[in-house]
Amino acid sequence: MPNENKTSLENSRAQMRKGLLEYCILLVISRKKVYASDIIASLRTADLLVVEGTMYPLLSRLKNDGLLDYHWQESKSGPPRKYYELTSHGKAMLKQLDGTWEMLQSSINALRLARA
Amino acid sequence: MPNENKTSLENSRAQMRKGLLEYCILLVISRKKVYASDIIASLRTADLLVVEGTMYPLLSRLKNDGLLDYHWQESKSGPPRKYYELTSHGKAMLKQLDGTWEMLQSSINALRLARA
DNA sequence: CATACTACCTTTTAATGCAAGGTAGTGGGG
DNA sequence: CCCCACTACCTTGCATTAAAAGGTAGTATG
Repeated sequence: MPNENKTSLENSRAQMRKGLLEYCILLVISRKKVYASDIIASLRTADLLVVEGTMYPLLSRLKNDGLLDYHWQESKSGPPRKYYELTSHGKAMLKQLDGTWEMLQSSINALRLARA
Repeated sequence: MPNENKTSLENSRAQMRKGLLEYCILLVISRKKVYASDIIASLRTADLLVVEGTMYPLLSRLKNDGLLDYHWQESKSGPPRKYYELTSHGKAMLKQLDGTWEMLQSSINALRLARA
């Protein structure tokens, strides 16, 4: 008796996205200064769903790890925003993760090719 | 004051691997009938570290979700083994995840190219 | 001045990877 | 015949963390 297969699929998909989230956020921030909603919008464009409740704690964590820094900037319409950018540690980390991503890609694509 | 940067990197790497674990396990099983230690060995070869305490519960979950099935088979040296194979649901799921993986790859590689 | 909107943040819950520890079948050496 | 090593299975407890839901506050608009 299969246990809700659709859920299982969505679950797996979510997991795949989750694992890559941190890397993607660093990628987005590396392009230009952005604030939380910018990041969410960019990732949504790339089919990577994220919600606020995920983004804010994650940004805080990355900040505490010394990978990000931010400064307040007023908005023409609404409350002020926190604009994030990479620190030098963040840039170094991103470079490392680029390597990890490339390895992962080739490992998995090798597994895929090895199929009957 | 950066908060242990090396840990942060290892953490991110682990997360990336974790998210793709389920997909990789299905890939390995799709090639031929295997038992837990086979899977761990295959993934290790592909630089994807997994340990027993992760593998067994995960296999049980996939079984309960109706994606896998197994049968016992005696070994020439040691206790009997559980050989796993994909059910038809599992095969369908794997096909879906292939699509997800391809989309993820192109999304992320697009983000990477868009860098300054 | 009240409502809508944007942006930030926190609390709580559930999932899950992993370390560590536990059970049991098999076979070889003493 | 017994003990020890090896292999394979599984479970318990912990720490991390994504996400849902709810909360605060500044700004603009009718």
